[in-house]
Amino acid sequence: MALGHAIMTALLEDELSGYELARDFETSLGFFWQASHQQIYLELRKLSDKGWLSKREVSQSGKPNKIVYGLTTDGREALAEWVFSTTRNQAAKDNLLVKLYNLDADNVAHLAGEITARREEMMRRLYLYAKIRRRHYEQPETLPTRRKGVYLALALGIRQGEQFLAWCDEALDLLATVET
Amino acid sequence: MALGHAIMTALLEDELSGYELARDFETSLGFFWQASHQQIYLELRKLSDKGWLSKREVSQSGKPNKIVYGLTTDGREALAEWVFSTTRNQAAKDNLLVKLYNLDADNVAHLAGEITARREEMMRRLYLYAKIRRRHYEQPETLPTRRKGVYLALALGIRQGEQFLAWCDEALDLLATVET
DNA sequence: GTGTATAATGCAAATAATTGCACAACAACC
DNA sequence: GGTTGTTGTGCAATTATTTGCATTATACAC
Repeated sequence: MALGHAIMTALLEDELSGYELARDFETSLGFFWQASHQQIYLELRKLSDKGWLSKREVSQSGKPNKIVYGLTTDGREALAEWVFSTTRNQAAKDNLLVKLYNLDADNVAHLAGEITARREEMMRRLYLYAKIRRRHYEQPETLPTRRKGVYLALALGIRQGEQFLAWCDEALDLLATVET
Repeated sequence: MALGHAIMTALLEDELSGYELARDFETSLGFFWQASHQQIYLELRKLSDKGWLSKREVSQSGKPNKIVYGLTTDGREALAEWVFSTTRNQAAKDNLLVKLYNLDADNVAHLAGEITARREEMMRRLYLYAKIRRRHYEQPETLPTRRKGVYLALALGIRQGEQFLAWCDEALDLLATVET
């Protein structure tokens, strides 16, 4: 029930609707936990059924009304408990690396293309990360406790991202040595 | 059908049994794609049904007999095709980072413990990576084509791993500033 | 008033992955 | 002879995730 906990985490400080959660999951928390809107709506219902979330309809003008969810006391407790659970970590699954095991003269150009695309995507993401850090996390030691944790997640994203860029360059160089 | 392709990739050069695949998936390819033995046996049956794998019983002495699987011509073709498919990327789902968003005075000690454990695990893994690189991938430019791809996967693992260690240190330092 | 875009919520079916169990061959130790 | 450990294969049930629809409200441009 990991997605449930990610959603509850997103609701720690704000009430959010399913639509907003789905949108936010493409940034912020979503950098290391993605979910489609279908999955989010389903999970919201499950969490509500368990009594961990409360729902409330909000009238809007200029847009359809929305249903916002907030953590209940039970939800807050369950989340706090979950943090103490020992979760086995799931190492990343990446198709690109599996594909690289199949490298040959025929597909080298295609794989170089995929790497280039991923590199560009990562550049954009890093740009965003850098902006967020500059704006909100300039001096991590002075942040309130919870924000320190958020900063650390961001910091890992930045480190891994930068390393990924360097790897892309190395990979493209090596792929260039493959004779076609 | 990503697991299927990972299995087929593992069978590119060798015939392997389900048990051997499950074991190998804990190293090598398994560094970025893990699967339980149940999943592997199920997938092997599916791939056989499709005609992408052939099976063959092998008598053994001192151990129970095993059933080894090998790529058929159809399987080889399907795999080669898959490499050209555009696969939307990755999972990168990590409970630890979600947990960090919940950082507070109560759980800081626990989270520091989790990070320490992950750090140690990564140290062991990096040690293994380093050994593999030293033994088999000393001069990447001189490798045969397919091995260049395998090397690149390893190289990414090493880069990301080293960065992760550095992050663990940063994280532990910052967590030490949290007042309990 | 018709098409297009965005905001908003959801169901159903299929596929993927995990968890829990079961069983059998063989070795080696006590 | 019994227990424990490794090798080996598998099913069933559950949970998680993806894919493919489906629908409603509102704004805006043509």
